[in-house]
Amino acid sequence: MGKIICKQCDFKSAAARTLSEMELDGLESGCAKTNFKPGEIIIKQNALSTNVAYLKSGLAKVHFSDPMKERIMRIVKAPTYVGLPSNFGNKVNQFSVTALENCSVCFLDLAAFKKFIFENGDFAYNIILEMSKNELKNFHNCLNNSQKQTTGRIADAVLFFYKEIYERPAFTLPISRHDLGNLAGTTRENASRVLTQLHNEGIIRISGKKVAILNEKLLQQISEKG
Amino acid sequence: MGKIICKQCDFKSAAARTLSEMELDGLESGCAKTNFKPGEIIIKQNALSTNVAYLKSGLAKVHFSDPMKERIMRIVKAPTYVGLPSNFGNKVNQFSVTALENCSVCFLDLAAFKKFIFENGDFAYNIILEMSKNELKNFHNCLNNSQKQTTGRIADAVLFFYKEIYERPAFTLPISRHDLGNLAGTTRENASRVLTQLHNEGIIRISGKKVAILNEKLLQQISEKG
DNA sequence: TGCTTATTGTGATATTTATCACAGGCATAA
DNA sequence: TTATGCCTGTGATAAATATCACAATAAGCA
Repeated sequence: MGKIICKQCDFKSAAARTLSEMELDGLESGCAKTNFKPGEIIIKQNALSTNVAYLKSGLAKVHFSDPMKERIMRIVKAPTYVGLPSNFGNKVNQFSVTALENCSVCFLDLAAFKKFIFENGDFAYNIILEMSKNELKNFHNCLNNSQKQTTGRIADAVLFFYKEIYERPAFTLPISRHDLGNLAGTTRENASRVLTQLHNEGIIRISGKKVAILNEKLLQQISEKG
Repeated sequence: MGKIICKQCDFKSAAARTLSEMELDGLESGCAKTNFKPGEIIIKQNALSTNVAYLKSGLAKVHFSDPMKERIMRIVKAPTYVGLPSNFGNKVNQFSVTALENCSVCFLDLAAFKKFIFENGDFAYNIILEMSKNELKNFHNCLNNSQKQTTGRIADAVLFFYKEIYERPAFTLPISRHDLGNLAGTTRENASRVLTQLHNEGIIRISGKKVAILNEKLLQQISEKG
């Protein structure tokens, strides 16, 4: 693994782009870059959140992992910070984050990060911006899950992978049926059933984990109506 | 309504307490204090969010108000900011906020608020702290609602009013059965049924909107298990 | 006061969803 | 190869929940 040079990093967050060369040197000294393979745990629930995690590249799932009630909250795609609310709102991580693809993550020193907030208003503002947008996403996500029924939520998830993650109408699901069901708040059986149903209606084409959106408009309608 | 003097305000937020006298003068010049009666709309969904709202006193409900899918997201109690994520993450309010009791709200100039974030790191940090805590609350809230069944969610709501809002075991519900159901993600009928069931089991005492917690431990168990 | 409207409780029924059961597919490792 | 452990699809059934229907009460208001 090569030396980390934050100054020359091409994946800087909006906040980090406001930092001066000197500040970036400071960031670098407390920064550890780590790579993760699919299935590896990036952030472990209930561990002390002493570092800010910045997902530089890759795809990961954010999930609440209690023995009895595992639940995938959302899928996150680089570049993004993960777990900022835990960093600031609590001493321990409120959830786990697990890699779905190869991920490259920078763990930043929390104290240095706080220092930037105190000393660089532009940096602080950009963090507030990112947190605000994330919260609104969660808000709508939560709303959707509580108001739609299973078919609509699975349609939602498929559209999410299409629009937010892969940005093209044909892709390979990065998760199993079990996890897809969990993400949509249902069981693997129902997730599977809904996918075949949408397939049979010609709205999507499913082959294993490969998905192709055939009738986006209709899928959108299903997502919205129920 | 008397003159607003932010400097002498006894209800300052943690963030506002970091401001200097001069800064408080600046806050004051762009501040409008308004009182609301129960049922009055404090923040209107889809309106431009040009002001930061600070709930100085009172109780309010945060709800998504689409014609077809009304949903109460949470109940907020002063003192707290409401709608910060909309202020920063979007130009329009993503939800409505409606007073449940008499509420006193300060509407602050967004530009001045942003200026403090840029110029006063302590202020910015406190805002990040409040946003982080709120997000974690929402996170757990969302998780609960998706994993418990109706009885547990209603028990949850009752405990919420007890612990977070009134802080005593006997209180008067500030909302109708319809709204209680909506808050807990169910119908008014089921909300009503669960309350009578808990009443018959001697766990709570219900009389109209008056609630008394008789067996907190058991209620807690119901909230956790189901 | 009487009228109108909102709120509430409760039973019966329909709908939705989870659970259970089972079989085939597919990968990995002994 | 066989054995093992996931993952998957699908039907049958059970459980949870929403919807509908109706009555009673409470609250607002002219």
